[in-house]
Amino acid sequence: MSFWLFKSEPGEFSIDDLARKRSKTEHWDGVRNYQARNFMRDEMRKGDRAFFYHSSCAEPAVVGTVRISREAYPDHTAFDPDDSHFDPKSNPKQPTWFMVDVKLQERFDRPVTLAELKRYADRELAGFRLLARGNRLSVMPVTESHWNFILSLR
DNA sequence: GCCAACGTTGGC
DNA sequence: GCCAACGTTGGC
Repeated sequence: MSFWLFKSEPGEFSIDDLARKRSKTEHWDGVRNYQARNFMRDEMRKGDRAFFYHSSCAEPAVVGTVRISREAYPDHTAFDPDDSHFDPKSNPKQPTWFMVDVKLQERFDRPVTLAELKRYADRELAGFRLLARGNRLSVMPVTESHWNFILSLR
């Protein structure tokens, strides 16, 4: 089993939005970065666990965990001209973009903020990609030790 | 293949 | 709103 982190702007899709979905499950659409796509398409497996991270907001933070409930399949929003993630160059017969389904596992009682994570950047969280300078990946792997340490902060 | 221009991300 | 970082685009 592998561990991951998904970023989402809470104004777009928050962990509370996920909690309101039927079966607390939703597809993770809109990823339009090749490295992030490759992680989802090639490496994510059903049952893998991931952090739900709120970005571009007042308090950036890890706010909970999800499980991968369906492995990668084509992201239909890439073919929809009315969707904000529409990609005119993508082709349904040879999809470029993929998504997975995620199911809410735990909504933390207390968010683990980016500010808090940074305090451990040179120790327990050394090498954590979220803290790397200039990091912009919206989907990234998390090591098991980083996973366990962040869970210990909640 | 190079690289400048441009758009996006995301913290602050 | 600002700005640094980075990915993508497109001319050459």
